[in-house]
Amino acid sequence: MSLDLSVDRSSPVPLYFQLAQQLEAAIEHGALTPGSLLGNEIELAARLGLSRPTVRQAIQSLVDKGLLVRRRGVGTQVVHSKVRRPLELSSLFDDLEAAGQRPATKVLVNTVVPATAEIAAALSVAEDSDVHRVERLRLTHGEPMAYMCNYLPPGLLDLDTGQLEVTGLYRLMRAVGITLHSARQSIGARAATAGEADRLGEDEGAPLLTMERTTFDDTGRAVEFGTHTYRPSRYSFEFQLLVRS
Amino acid sequence: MSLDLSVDRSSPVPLYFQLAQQLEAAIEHGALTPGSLLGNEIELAARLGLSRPTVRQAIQSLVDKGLLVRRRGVGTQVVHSKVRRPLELSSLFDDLEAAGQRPATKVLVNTVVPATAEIAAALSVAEDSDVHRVERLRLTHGEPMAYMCNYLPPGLLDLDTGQLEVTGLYRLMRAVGITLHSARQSIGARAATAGEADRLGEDEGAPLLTMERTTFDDTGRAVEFGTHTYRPSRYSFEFQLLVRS
DNA sequence: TCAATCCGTATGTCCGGACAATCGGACTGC
DNA sequence: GCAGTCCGATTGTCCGGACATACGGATTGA
Repeated sequence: MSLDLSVDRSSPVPLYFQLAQQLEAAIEHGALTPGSLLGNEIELAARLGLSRPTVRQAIQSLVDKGLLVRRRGVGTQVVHSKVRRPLELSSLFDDLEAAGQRPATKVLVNTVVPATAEIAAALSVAEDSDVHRVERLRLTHGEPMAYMCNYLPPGLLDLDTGQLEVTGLYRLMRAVGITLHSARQSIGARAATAGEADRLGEDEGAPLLTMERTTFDDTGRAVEFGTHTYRPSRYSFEFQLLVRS
Repeated sequence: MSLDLSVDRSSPVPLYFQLAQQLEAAIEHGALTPGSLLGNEIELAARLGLSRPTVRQAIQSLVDKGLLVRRRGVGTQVVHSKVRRPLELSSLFDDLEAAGQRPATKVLVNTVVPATAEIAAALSVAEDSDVHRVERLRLTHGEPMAYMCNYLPPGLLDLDTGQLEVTGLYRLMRAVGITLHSARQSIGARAATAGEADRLGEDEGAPLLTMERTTFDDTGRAVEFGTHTYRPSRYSFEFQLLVRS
């Protein structure tokens, strides 16, 4: 059994991170079965030639991911359930691509407009000041799945329509050095208006899933505000929550 | 400015936790303004008579909460935005109570039924084996807001109808020593059926917000499976996401 | 037979120190 | 004026050790 764990001290990758990756791989791969004990930290550290704090840091990162559970006086064991997909701030595009859906994007509008009161408040800019407005339609298998309207403060990045059609908004932001930090999100439902129904290929009054989101970078600056509508027959929000303890 | 931080070494509360609480309070209270530097760890440790690892542990916990951002070579600063409510696994009851809504609960059904295939799969029990079934209506201001149908494996806890009407399901679980760990969740929308419309006081075909959830304890055992429907005019899911980096 | 106590074990907390990596500004050279 | 370089500041990583705390089983006692 006892897994061939090893670390490469000449690597620039932190030792605790190397260990964490190997443990995670072992769990994923099934070498560490759910419910099994991990063996005590002291001995594990000795076996790897690491100090206990380093081993603890590796284990802690997996505990934070929900893969392991520690019990004082007992040990550390692999969580039994199939925890896999923690909720993260990812773009719809990345989500779909990861699911192998090969999403297509159609940019309907890519322009600059004066900010309404709502948008100005969300982005912390002056009312009527210029903001980017991007309207996109996301399709899977040739069928519309979501209508997305996003606003961005000016000067943040130049939105190239061509790029927006082949990748996601978040990826473009990261590419220009914006460090995403957090997002405030609201998920609801409502009946489709005539315009929405038309865009998404639904009937007027049909139920739609809605999402509103404001995203902040690590300086606290709002970098994006968006209102999205989804066809509930083709999309739902799936995620896993961890209890913060 | 320089905040009167102090720790009580005779307290059973861990030192890093005391410090984290004080820092969080200072941020909340405004004593530490957004964007301001926190001062280097070494000096902070010296000032408090703590070691640097302890100070780092305190700071790290706030970084994990999204309140602080560290930058190598620069320092640690307070996040600018109003991060407040990270997404956590809380019950609807607790959410509403925290919002001062004084929720009321009406237990419609509290019985034991044989598990259907779907429920058996979610709870990892044998098909047709006995499971608890609880149907509840959640009301705010005398108006129905959500219809909740939950299933629990047998022998976990005895569901008292009276208790279910004055507190939430999760609180009852915690009270009997169940450590909630994670939940798999799915949020969608659909048109109300005649029965749903009737229960919630909506019209048939009206859009409803739906949520399905399976909750696991820290041994990986499924402890609850529920399907909920919400009136979108009275409820939406609001939360804050952090980028895991 | 059952309950209370003891004890080994493993994690939780904390210390003090060392060196590396990175950021940003100051300085220098072209 | 501008680009490249140097350097101080600060966090990131890692070590080895110490004691506290809690869990669970074994032992002990009623």
